[in-house]
Amino acid sequence: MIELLKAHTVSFLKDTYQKEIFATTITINKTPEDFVGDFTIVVFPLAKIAGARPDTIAEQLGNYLLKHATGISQFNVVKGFLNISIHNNYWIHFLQQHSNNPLFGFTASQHRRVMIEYGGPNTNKPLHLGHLRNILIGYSVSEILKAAGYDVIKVNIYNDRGVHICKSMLAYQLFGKQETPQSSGMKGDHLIGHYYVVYENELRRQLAEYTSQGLTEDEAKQKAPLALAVKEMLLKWEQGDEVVRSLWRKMNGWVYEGFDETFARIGCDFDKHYYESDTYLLGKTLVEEGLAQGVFFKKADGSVWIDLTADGLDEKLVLRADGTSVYITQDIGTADVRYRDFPCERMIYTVANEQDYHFKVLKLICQKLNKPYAGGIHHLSYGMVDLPSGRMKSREGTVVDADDLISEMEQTAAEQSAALGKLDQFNEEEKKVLFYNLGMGALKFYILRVDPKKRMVFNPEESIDFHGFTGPFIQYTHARICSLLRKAGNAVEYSSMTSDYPLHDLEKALIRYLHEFPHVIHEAAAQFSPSLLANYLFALAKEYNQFYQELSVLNAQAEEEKQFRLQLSGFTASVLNRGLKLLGIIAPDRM
RNA sequence: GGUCCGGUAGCUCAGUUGGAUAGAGCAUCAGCCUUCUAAGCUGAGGGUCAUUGGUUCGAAUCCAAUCCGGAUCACCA
Repeated sequence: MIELLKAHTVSFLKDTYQKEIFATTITINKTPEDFVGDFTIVVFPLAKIAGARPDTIAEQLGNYLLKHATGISQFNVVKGFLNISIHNNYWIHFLQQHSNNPLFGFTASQHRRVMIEYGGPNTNKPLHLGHLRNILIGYSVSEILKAAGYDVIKVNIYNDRGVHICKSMLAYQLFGKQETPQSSGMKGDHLIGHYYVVYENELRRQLAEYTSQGLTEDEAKQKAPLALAVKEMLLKWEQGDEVVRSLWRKMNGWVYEGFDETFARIGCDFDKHYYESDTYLLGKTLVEEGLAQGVFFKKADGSVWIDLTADGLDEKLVLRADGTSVYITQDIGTADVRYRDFPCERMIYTVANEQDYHFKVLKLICQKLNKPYAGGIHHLSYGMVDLPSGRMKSREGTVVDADDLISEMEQTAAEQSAALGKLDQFNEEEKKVLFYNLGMGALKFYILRVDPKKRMVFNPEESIDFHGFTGPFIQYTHARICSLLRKAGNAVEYSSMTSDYPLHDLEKALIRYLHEFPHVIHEAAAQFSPSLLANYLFALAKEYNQFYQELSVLNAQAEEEKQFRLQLSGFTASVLNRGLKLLGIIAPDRM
């Protein structure tokens, strides 16, 4: 409809003023509540181009549209704004045309492949709130992109090697006493996380001992037995020492089991997992190529660098003097392997914004190496999650564990539901499923409703709220509609609909919201922003609840009215249900 | 110090390429369940859009400066 109005506006300017403009320069908004109309054309820019007074040209354009564009019932001009009213027919037809389409708003595959990386945990501790935001954003953006017609490959990268991994290995070796997830009753990732903490504590104790003897912090780090032992272990790992490697395999195996369990609970999935231990040596050959091409240069000590000062950045090391690779080198190599595995037009990295600089460098280097995928590299940069008390600090034990958090959400859902006492018809298994869906609905929505780019505050008390701007509010609206449809049975007869149905304001307002759904999905995909969708779904649910409150569906005056409202309700439920699905949230039929 | 990101109601957040009187939720206060699920609906109060200047018909939005907060600038990952 908006496209139609734009097209007519373009031809109006051509016919009346002999001016050629692009449709994109025309601004058309939804008409605000306080004015009469459905869409509003902002005519100031047009007046400037045409060299006429805004109200004059608005009047002219209004008449022109009335004459040439179908579906317009009337218009009015307020200052430089042309408010256009659309015939009720248009909305009614729209509803009839799309309400039974289970794919309304979704675009069929355009055979354009994009890859998206998310997750990216280290294998030395369990997942926490920060990972959760990463995973929820990555998963949701993937689903939104699919809905917008892309073929999406979801990949995960395990940072499974390096000093940090050796730390928990060493602590386990020294203090572990052959403990296993089975013997300790701990999830694998939590068990390994425990030994990571043991290492940190023990190291701090040793450092304190040395500094109390008068050594500086740095000197103490040079001497502390634990720090030395870790370095030695890392060296052995790199040399392929079988004892170290088998310990590493065993412990990482436990971690993966733990992660798999958590991923399943979160409800995310991956098409492929990459392991840093497989890829950390890659990139070296690319550096060799780059050296030959003159993209990189070698310093006197043999280290290899790239000069990015012309691009406003610094000189960046890509290979150490001893020939070993650094983080950025691995990433170059990994990108190359991924592109070979899955040729795609975009590679999206869901990584926190503390690595903005790193990804600028990565993209620049790939561009300078003339890699075909370089232009498609996109850093989906999201903000940190803070607590009301400030930043999460592992040292102060304020890190919110993902598994604990999910359990607490389920628990809260159970309590809230029990307080309302609506679950008489549920058996135990059904209750369990419901509490899970509601708890996760609350948690996921709470995190996804915020623009990914922005830093956010996670307030535990607020996150378990089930009222207002929350997941359960939308789930509730959906369940309400399902209840209506159940009671109506199969009596829904859409065919009886006539186009002169007297559309109520609340019905029209609701249809207008539904009308926006495809646009919202495209916008959310274009901006990689689930929050746009989350905000939309909330507004839609709110609008429905208003409608539901004011107008009776099952007890409507006329049969036609009842059928119409059932159809409208069913359509709303479908959009809510599928919209939530894109956020990774399941909408129960009853609650 | 250089670079990047942010500052909107008491709190958490929207505000779609610059558009009409800046919006939600929570919290506070006042109403609505003998009729479709009250996890709901209606209403009230609450704002110097960090500050100052600029651009123009029009600025929370764009530009500049300043203040405040955060990130980053590792031969860590």
